[in-house]
Amino acid sequence: MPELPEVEEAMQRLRAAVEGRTIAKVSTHHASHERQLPAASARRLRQQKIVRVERRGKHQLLHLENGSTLHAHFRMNGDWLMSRTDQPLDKFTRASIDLTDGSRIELHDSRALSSIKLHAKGENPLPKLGIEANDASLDADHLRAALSKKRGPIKPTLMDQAVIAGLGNIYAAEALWRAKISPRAISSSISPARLAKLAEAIHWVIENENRAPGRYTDTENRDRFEVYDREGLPCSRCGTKIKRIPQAGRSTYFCPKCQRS
DNA sequence: CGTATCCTGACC
DNA sequence: GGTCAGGATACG
Repeated sequence: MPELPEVEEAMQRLRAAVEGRTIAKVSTHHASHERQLPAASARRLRQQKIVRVERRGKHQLLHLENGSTLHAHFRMNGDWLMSRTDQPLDKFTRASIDLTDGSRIELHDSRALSSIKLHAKGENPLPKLGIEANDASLDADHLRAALSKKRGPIKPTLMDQAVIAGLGNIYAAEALWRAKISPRAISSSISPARLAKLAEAIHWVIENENRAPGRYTDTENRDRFEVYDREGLPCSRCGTKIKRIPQAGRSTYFCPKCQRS
Protein backbone atom coordinates (compact mmCIF):
# COMPACT_ATOMS: atom_id res chain seq x y z
CA MET A 1 0.00 0.00 0.00
CA PRO A 2 2.84 2.34 -0.52
CA GLU A 3 2.64 4.94 -3.21
CA LEU A 4 1.11 8.29 -2.34
CA PRO A 5 -2.33 8.08 -4.02
CA GLU A 6 -3.09 4.88 -2.15
CA VAL A 7 -2.08 6.31 1.21
CA GLU A 8 -4.17 9.39 0.44
CA GLU A 9 -7.15 7.22 -0.40
CA ALA A 10 -6.66 5.09 2.72
CA MET A 11 -6.40 8.22 4.87
CA GLN A 12 -9.69 9.49 3.44
CA ARG A 13 -11.42 6.22 4.24
CA LEU A 14 -9.98 6.40 7.75
CA ARG A 15 -11.10 9.98 8.13
CA ALA A 16 -14.65 9.17 7.05
CA ALA A 17 -14.71 6.26 9.49
CA VAL A 18 -13.30 7.90 12.62
CA GLU A 19 -13.31 11.70 12.60
CA GLY A 20 -15.50 13.02 15.37
CA ARG A 21 -15.95 9.57 16.90
CA THR A 22 -14.65 8.15 20.16
CA ILE A 23 -12.23 5.30 20.77
CA ALA A 24 -13.45 2.47 22.97
CA LYS A 25 -10.29 0.38 22.88
CA VAL A 26 -7.07 0.02 20.89
CA SER A 27 -5.42 -3.42 20.74
CA THR A 28 -2.26 -4.84 19.20
CA HIS A 29 -2.04 -8.34 17.74
CA HIS A 30 1.62 -8.75 16.86
CA ALA A 31 4.77 -8.62 18.97
CA SER A 32 6.32 -5.73 17.04
CA HIS A 33 3.14 -3.64 17.30
CA GLU A 34 2.86 -4.45 20.98
CA ARG A 35 6.40 -3.08 21.37
CA GLN A 36 5.45 0.13 19.59
CA LEU A 37 2.17 0.56 21.38
CA PRO A 38 2.42 -1.10 24.80
CA ALA A 39 -0.72 -1.82 26.79
CA ALA A 40 -0.19 1.24 28.98
CA SER A 41 -0.17 3.51 25.90
CA ALA A 42 -3.17 1.76 24.38
CA ARG A 43 -5.07 2.29 27.62
CA ARG A 44 -4.51 6.03 27.40
CA LEU A 45 -6.43 6.04 24.13
CA ARG A 46 -9.68 4.86 25.67
CA GLN A 47 -12.57 7.30 25.54
CA GLN A 48 -10.48 9.72 23.49
CA LYS A 49 -12.32 11.53 20.73
CA ILE A 50 -10.56 11.59 17.34
CA VAL A 51 -10.83 15.23 16.36
CA ARG A 52 -8.90 15.22 13.08
CA VAL A 53 -7.16 12.84 10.67
CA GLU A 54 -4.22 14.10 8.63
CA ARG A 55 -1.71 12.77 6.11
CA ARG A 56 1.88 14.01 5.72
CA GLY A 57 3.86 12.11 3.11
CA LYS A 58 2.95 8.51 3.78
CA HIS A 59 2.36 9.15 7.46
CA GLN A 60 -1.14 9.21 8.91
CA LEU A 61 -1.93 11.13 12.07
CA LEU A 62 -4.99 10.78 14.27
CA HIS A 63 -5.23 13.88 16.44
CA LEU A 64 -6.99 13.22 19.73
CA GLU A 65 -8.97 15.53 21.92
CA ASN A 66 -6.35 15.60 24.70
CA GLY A 67 -3.66 16.81 22.27
CA SER A 68 -1.90 13.48 21.85
CA THR A 69 -1.44 11.94 18.40
CA LEU A 70 -1.75 8.39 17.19
CA HIS A 71 0.72 7.97 14.34
CA ALA A 72 0.37 5.18 11.75
CA HIS A 73 2.54 4.16 8.81
CA PHE A 74 1.78 1.33 6.37
CA ARG A 75 5.35 0.75 5.17
CA MET A 76 5.28 -1.96 2.47
CA ASN A 77 1.93 -3.69 2.86
CA GLY A 78 -0.33 -1.94 5.28
CA ASP A 79 -3.93 -0.98 4.71
CA TRP A 80 -7.03 -0.17 6.74
CA LEU A 81 -9.76 -2.75 7.00
CA MET A 82 -13.13 -1.48 8.17
CA SER A 83 -15.18 -3.94 10.20
CA ARG A 84 -17.29 -4.23 13.34
CA THR A 85 -16.35 -5.03 16.91
CA ASP A 86 -18.55 -8.13 16.90
CA GLN A 87 -16.66 -9.65 13.95
CA PRO A 88 -13.56 -11.86 14.25
CA LEU A 89 -10.28 -10.11 13.41
CA ASP A 90 -8.58 -10.84 10.13
CA LYS A 91 -5.57 -13.15 10.27
CA PHE A 92 -3.23 -10.33 9.23
CA THR A 93 -4.60 -7.62 11.50
CA ARG A 94 -1.71 -6.21 13.55
CA ALA A 95 -3.62 -3.57 15.51
CA SER A 96 -7.26 -2.57 15.84
CA ILE A 97 -9.15 0.52 16.87
CA ASP A 98 -12.61 -0.13 18.29
CA LEU A 99 -14.94 2.85 18.39
CA THR A 100 -17.74 3.34 20.87
CA ASP A 101 -20.32 3.04 18.09
CA GLY A 102 -19.36 -0.60 17.41
CA SER A 103 -17.25 0.05 14.32
CA ARG A 104 -13.68 -1.17 14.10
CA ILE A 105 -10.64 -0.15 12.04
CA GLU A 106 -8.01 -2.86 11.54
CA LEU A 107 -4.41 -2.19 10.61
CA HIS A 108 -4.01 -4.99 8.09
CA ASP A 109 -0.44 -5.87 7.15
CA SER A 110 0.72 -9.39 6.32
CA ARG A 111 4.36 -8.45 6.55
CA ALA A 112 4.00 -6.73 9.92
CA LEU A 113 6.36 -3.90 9.01
CA SER A 114 3.72 -1.25 9.59
CA SER A 115 3.89 0.97 12.64
CA ILE A 116 1.47 2.55 15.09
CA LYS A 117 2.63 4.75 17.95
CA LEU A 118 1.23 7.19 20.45
CA HIS A 119 2.83 10.61 20.82
CA ALA A 120 2.13 12.83 23.80
CA LYS A 121 0.84 16.38 23.41
CA GLY A 122 3.60 18.70 22.24
CA GLU A 123 5.71 15.89 20.78
CA ASN A 124 6.31 15.99 17.04
CA PRO A 125 5.33 12.55 15.72
CA LEU A 126 6.88 13.16 12.30
CA PRO A 127 10.44 12.87 11.03
CA LYS A 128 11.82 15.63 8.80
CA LEU A 129 9.79 15.64 5.59
CA GLY A 130 10.37 17.47 2.34
CA ILE A 131 7.77 19.00 0.04
CA GLU A 132 4.71 16.87 -0.63
CA ALA A 133 5.16 14.94 -3.87
CA ASN A 134 1.79 16.17 -5.09
CA ASP A 135 2.36 19.82 -4.10
CA ALA A 136 1.96 22.11 -7.09
CA SER A 137 4.92 24.20 -5.93
CA LEU A 138 7.22 21.25 -6.57
CA ASP A 139 8.76 22.67 -9.73
CA ALA A 140 12.19 23.07 -11.37
CA ASP A 141 13.21 25.84 -8.98
CA HIS A 142 12.21 23.85 -5.95
CA LEU A 143 14.06 20.77 -7.19
CA ARG A 144 17.17 22.79 -7.99
CA ALA A 145 17.27 24.16 -4.44
CA ALA A 146 16.53 20.77 -2.87
CA LEU A 147 19.04 18.83 -4.99
CA SER A 148 21.90 21.32 -5.30
CA LYS A 149 23.72 19.90 -2.28
CA LYS A 150 22.96 16.25 -2.95
CA ARG A 151 26.01 14.45 -4.28
CA GLY A 152 24.46 10.99 -4.55
CA PRO A 153 22.52 9.37 -7.40
CA ILE A 154 19.13 10.89 -8.14
CA LYS A 155 16.93 7.80 -7.67
CA PRO A 156 17.71 7.18 -3.97
CA THR A 157 17.58 10.96 -3.44
CA LEU A 158 14.06 11.13 -4.87
CA MET A 159 13.01 8.44 -2.39
CA ASP A 160 14.51 10.35 0.53
CA GLN A 161 11.39 11.51 2.38
CA ALA A 162 13.28 14.53 3.71
CA VAL A 163 13.69 15.69 0.10
CA ILE A 164 10.26 14.76 -1.30
CA ALA A 165 7.60 13.36 1.01
CA GLY A 166 5.53 10.57 -0.44
CA LEU A 167 7.54 9.45 -3.46
CA GLY A 168 8.25 5.69 -3.49
CA ASN A 169 10.34 3.22 -5.43
CA ILE A 170 7.94 2.72 -8.33
CA TYR A 171 7.07 6.33 -8.96
CA ALA A 172 10.68 7.50 -8.58
CA ALA A 173 11.70 5.09 -11.36
CA GLU A 174 8.72 5.95 -13.53
CA ALA A 175 9.26 9.71 -13.18
CA LEU A 176 12.95 9.37 -14.13
CA TRP A 177 11.99 7.41 -17.23
CA ARG A 178 9.50 10.09 -18.29
CA ALA A 179 12.10 12.83 -17.70
CA LYS A 180 14.80 10.80 -19.51
CA ILE A 181 17.17 10.99 -16.55
CA SER A 182 19.47 8.15 -15.57
CA PRO A 183 18.76 6.88 -12.03
CA ARG A 184 22.53 7.04 -11.52
CA ALA A 185 22.83 10.71 -12.48
CA ILE A 186 24.34 12.79 -9.69
CA SER A 187 21.48 14.82 -8.22
CA SER A 188 23.31 18.16 -8.14
CA SER A 189 24.49 17.84 -11.74
CA ILE A 190 21.10 17.60 -13.45
CA SER A 191 20.33 20.54 -15.75
CA PRO A 192 17.48 22.95 -14.97
CA ALA A 193 15.73 21.86 -18.17
CA ARG A 194 15.80 18.23 -17.02
CA LEU A 195 14.63 19.24 -13.54
CA ALA A 196 11.64 20.96 -15.10
CA LYS A 197 10.84 17.72 -16.94
CA LEU A 198 11.32 15.80 -13.72
CA ALA A 199 8.92 17.97 -11.72
CA GLU A 200 6.35 17.57 -14.49
CA ALA A 201 6.96 13.82 -14.59
CA ILE A 202 6.50 13.42 -10.83
CA HIS A 203 3.11 15.14 -10.99
CA TRP A 204 2.08 13.17 -14.06
CA VAL A 205 2.99 9.84 -12.50
CA ILE A 206 1.11 10.55 -9.27
CA GLU A 207 -1.98 11.64 -11.18
CA ASN A 208 -1.98 8.98 -13.88
CA GLU A 209 -0.23 5.83 -12.81
CA ASN A 210 -2.76 4.64 -10.29
CA ARG A 211 -2.75 0.90 -10.20
CA ALA A 212 -5.59 -1.54 -10.57
CA PRO A 213 -6.50 -3.34 -7.36
CA GLY A 214 -4.08 -6.07 -6.32
CA ARG A 215 -0.33 -6.34 -6.19
CA TYR A 216 1.89 -4.10 -8.25
CA THR A 217 3.36 -7.08 -10.05
CA ASP A 218 -0.02 -8.50 -11.13
CA THR A 219 -0.21 -8.56 -14.91
CA GLU A 220 -2.92 -5.94 -15.11
CA ASN A 221 -0.73 -3.59 -13.05
CA ARG A 222 2.56 -4.44 -14.67
CA ASP A 223 1.32 -3.09 -17.98
CA ARG A 224 0.54 0.23 -16.34
CA PHE A 225 4.21 0.96 -15.82
CA GLU A 226 6.91 1.92 -18.29
CA VAL A 227 9.86 0.47 -16.40
CA TYR A 228 8.89 -0.89 -12.97
CA ASP A 229 9.07 -4.72 -12.89
CA ARG A 230 9.75 -4.77 -16.65
CA GLU A 231 13.31 -6.08 -16.71
CA GLY A 232 14.14 -7.44 -20.18
CA LEU A 233 10.99 -6.02 -21.77
CA PRO A 234 11.33 -3.39 -24.51
CA CYS A 235 11.27 0.31 -23.66
CA SER A 236 8.11 1.80 -25.16
CA ARG A 237 10.11 4.73 -26.58
CA CYS A 238 13.15 3.07 -28.11
CA GLY A 239 12.72 -0.71 -27.82
CA THR A 240 15.86 -1.17 -25.73
CA LYS A 241 15.55 -3.80 -23.02
CA ILE A 242 14.72 -2.39 -19.61
CA LYS A 243 17.51 -2.96 -17.08
CA ARG A 244 17.33 -3.63 -13.38
CA ILE A 245 20.08 -2.47 -11.02
CA PRO A 246 20.30 -2.37 -7.22
CA GLN A 247 20.42 1.08 -5.65
CA ALA A 248 20.40 1.67 -1.91
CA GLY A 249 19.15 -1.85 -1.40
CA ARG A 250 16.18 -1.48 -3.76
CA SER A 251 15.59 -2.48 -7.36
CA THR A 252 15.77 0.33 -9.89
CA TYR A 253 14.37 -0.23 -13.38
CA PHE A 254 15.34 2.03 -16.28
CA CYS A 255 16.02 2.25 -20.00
CA PRO A 256 19.81 2.33 -20.46
CA LYS A 257 19.45 4.06 -23.83
CA CYS A 258 17.01 6.90 -23.34
CA GLN A 259 17.89 7.62 -19.70
CA ARG A 260 21.31 9.20 -19.75
CA SER A 261 23.37 10.92 -17.09
C1' DC B 1 26.47 7.48 0.75
C1' DG B 2 25.35 2.07 1.01
C1' DT B 3 24.04 -1.77 4.04
C1' DA B 4 21.51 -4.33 7.45
C1' DT B 5 17.45 -4.68 9.81
C1' DC B 6 12.61 -5.03 10.88
C1' DC B 7 8.74 -9.15 9.13
C1' DT B 8 5.91 -12.51 6.33
C1' DG B 9 4.34 -14.33 1.98
C1' DA B 10 4.79 -15.45 -2.84
C1' DC B 11 7.25 -17.45 -6.16
C1' DC B 12 11.21 -19.96 -8.38
C1' DG C 1 15.78 -23.64 0.14
C1' DG C 2 16.77 -19.03 -1.75
C1' DT C 3 15.28 -14.59 -3.49
C1' DC C 4 12.45 -10.87 -3.78
C1' DA C 5 8.82 -7.45 -2.30
C1' DG C 6 5.31 -1.10 -2.61
C1' DG C 7 9.45 1.58 3.26
C1' DA C 8 12.12 3.75 6.68
C1' DT C 9 15.76 3.84 10.01
C1' DA C 10 20.08 3.10 12.48
C1' DC C 11 24.46 2.57 11.62
C1' DG C 12 29.40 2.78 9.68
